[in-house]
Amino acid sequence: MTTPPKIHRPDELTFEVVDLIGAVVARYHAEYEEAAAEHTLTGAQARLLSLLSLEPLPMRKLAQRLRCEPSNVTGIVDRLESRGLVERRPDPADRRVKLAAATEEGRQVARSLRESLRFAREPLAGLSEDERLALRDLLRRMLAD
Amino acid sequence: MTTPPKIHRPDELTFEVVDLIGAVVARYHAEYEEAAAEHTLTGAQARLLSLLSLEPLPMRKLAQRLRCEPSNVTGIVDRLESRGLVERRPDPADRRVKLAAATEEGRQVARSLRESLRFAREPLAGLSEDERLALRDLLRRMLAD
DNA sequence: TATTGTTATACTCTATAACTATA
DNA sequence: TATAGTTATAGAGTATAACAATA
Repeated sequence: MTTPPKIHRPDELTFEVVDLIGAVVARYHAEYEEAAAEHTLTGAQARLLSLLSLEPLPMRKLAQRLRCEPSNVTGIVDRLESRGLVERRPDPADRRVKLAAATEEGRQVARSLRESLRFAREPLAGLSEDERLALRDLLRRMLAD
Repeated sequence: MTTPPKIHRPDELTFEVVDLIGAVVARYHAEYEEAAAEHTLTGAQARLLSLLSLEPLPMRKLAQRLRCEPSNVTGIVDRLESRGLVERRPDPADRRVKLAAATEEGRQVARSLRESLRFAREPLAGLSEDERLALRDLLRRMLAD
């Protein structure tokens, strides 16, 4: 009989946490798409509109934030613009640049979208305030880089 | 001076946690797609293959797990099957049903995919074991329903 | 009749490459 | 020449509706 080799695997606990996060991701994603659909938006449109509800951005910057190619942004902004939720403005400083900006209606939709995200109610409601605080701090540390 | 009104809004802290989870979701999603791409898989293909690496499933059940329409599953399984990662088997108990199952190669790819998910290393590595334990328990409670 | 899986269709998202207008 | 945005193209995911085989 040989003693079992002491393999240093990437950590059982870490894998378990990763799986749990995977489950949270799946649920969040599903509920985000649902909330978007209730506003007749796709997920990508909802994400872009939410970004623009904070501040106008050049098309290029939008692509970076959405982690996609600039050519995609053209179509998504096109669809939102045709619905009057977003508009393109010239950049006075550089005539090559177009600034995408949410319209007043766009900002309203973004606000409504944010509030209709069920995720805030169901899964988080089960936690006490202390637990939510603890969760907040752990998530902050995770994302701190 | 009037005392500040005691408005009971949907909870500032909860919104903050939801935003943090949104950030985690975005990062997890991006890194999952990246890991899938390294194996020449799309995200949807990777998710389906991961499900099948645990157990064979009827097409219908796969659609439910992936939260999409059954008609979509046909195409995703087609593409995985043409690469020899998945196969369709008859269900002895019900001849209408087709069981999708990962091949040996498919299970290997699923294992490699799981291990290549950077997410386990970078963001979680910053947490101590105690913190990972605390995070695990909080996530479990969140998902408990 | 109801259910399983598929096909047909249309739309959106996606990356790549080529184009235009500015810089 | 380099950059910002667009267009063209092709592949993949998605939902809807209609269909064949089986229950």
